[in-house]
Amino acid sequence: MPFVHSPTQNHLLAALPAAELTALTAHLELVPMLLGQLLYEPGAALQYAYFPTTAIVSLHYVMESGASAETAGVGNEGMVGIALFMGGGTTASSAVVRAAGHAYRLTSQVLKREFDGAGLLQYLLLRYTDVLMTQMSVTAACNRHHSIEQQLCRWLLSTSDRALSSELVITQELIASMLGVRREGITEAAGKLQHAGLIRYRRGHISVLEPSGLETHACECYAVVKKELNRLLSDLRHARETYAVTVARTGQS
Amino acid sequence: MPFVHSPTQNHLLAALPAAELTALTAHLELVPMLLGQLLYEPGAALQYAYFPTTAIVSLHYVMESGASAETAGVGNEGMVGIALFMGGGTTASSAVVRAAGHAYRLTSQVLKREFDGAGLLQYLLLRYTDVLMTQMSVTAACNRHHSIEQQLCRWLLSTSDRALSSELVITQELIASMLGVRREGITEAAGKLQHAGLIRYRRGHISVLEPSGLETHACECYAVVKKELNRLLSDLRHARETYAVTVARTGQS
DNA sequence: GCGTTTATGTGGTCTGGCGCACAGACGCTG
DNA sequence: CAGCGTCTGTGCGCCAGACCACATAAACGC
Repeated sequence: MPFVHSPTQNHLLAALPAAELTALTAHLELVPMLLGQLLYEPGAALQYAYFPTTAIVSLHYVMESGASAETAGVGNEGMVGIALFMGGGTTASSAVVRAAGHAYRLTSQVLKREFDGAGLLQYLLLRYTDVLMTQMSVTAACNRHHSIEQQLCRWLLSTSDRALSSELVITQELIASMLGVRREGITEAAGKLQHAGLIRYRRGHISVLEPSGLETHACECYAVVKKELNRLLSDLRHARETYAVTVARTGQS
Repeated sequence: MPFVHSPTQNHLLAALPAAELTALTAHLELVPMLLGQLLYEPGAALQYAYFPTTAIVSLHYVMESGASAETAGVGNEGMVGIALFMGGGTTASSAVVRAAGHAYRLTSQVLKREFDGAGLLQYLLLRYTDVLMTQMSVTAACNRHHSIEQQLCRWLLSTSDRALSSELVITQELIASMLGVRREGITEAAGKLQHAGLIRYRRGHISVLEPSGLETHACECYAVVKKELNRLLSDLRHARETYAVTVARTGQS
């Protein structure tokens, strides 16, 4: 089916007033995002900020040994490249495409300028960064305490939520590298879930059959993050009013 | 020995121009921080932002089961209460005092107002938040991949760095709860380290004897975070110039 | 100094997840 | 449709760290 791309498919961009978004449109460049693609590496200066529409990106920390772990996921609710406006210039994490799709990107200069304009976009990005930090905290604790099966459930749910589809294109190998566990661990956990009728999979494809069932197998972390994401989306929908109130309350001119 | 408290003992505050700091001083309140004290709980609205001088604070994520894990530490290089200016209003984490000492605090209203003033303080706080996110990412991966002994070394080093002292007042029980592991695990790891002559401890006190030895036993995570912290401190020292350059480059008036 | 509280030592058992080493099996490409 | 590369299934042995149940011992209050 023919599909029309629009910046408003990204919730952050969609929250901007029409005028601001129009002004930005000239700078927004639609780019395809391929599965497994590396958007940036730790230490390197970021060139672009990405606003995913249909793609999903994974923020990843890779250790010297090569072992790694996902610290947060980014879908059409957010942006990849936070460090651009946080002042450090580089990131400790790398960003990898977890599900193919598209994103709009902005050069670092433009993003920085818009952010420093201190308007609504600044508020939106900070609000989003807050949610990102929540994800990271939760992930840190989850990595310590929950089983592979629980984490797989969490990951599948959060991915299919963002993909707006129950059919995911991904290998067990890749999932394992995201979660920072052995591939065999994923095979085993996925086998159990398939046996329980919650998912079905074949070589590189996973279908979520019963989200509610997965949710009972998942750890609380899924629900916690989802709740925060929903709160964010709600805030984004009312961003202009919320922002006006905030500004008024804190006495900014 | 008599000890004079000053806001400039906190690096963020010290980076402010004299005039700005003087203006803020009227609002800064010196408070003692007791070991184990809870500064804020998840979900609750934050009342204050804390700028530690001699105290060290631990950001902690607690799960429904009661299990928990530290996600980052805050010493005199930073501030506790990031969420205040990030827009969300609440935090998923709780903040616990990891080493007794003092901090200056600011009411949420004052902090928010100063932050929205979009001056140097805003830059400083964002720059610091960036470092905080790095800590969280590293912690997430560290929790997945490194042994208790490695993590204990990392924790002891980072704590004694911030405490500016090799003598820490803390129980194994508390360390265990910080790292999200069993107390027995800490007893065992600490026993090994003491045997190796790297530390000495007695009921509630731990002395770091050989930092360099601990560093070889620690995982890379210690060095990674320390490097980022040093980069931050260096940036803070040159904050005014850096900020001027940033503003000039991005064309802000 | 004495008892209570709180910290630490120790030992035994159990299991999740790792590392390794293959065997099968799907699917793309030529 | 044959062949090869990439995924996936399975079966070991192994060990860090969890859970449980006490034994000891240091500090503190009275």
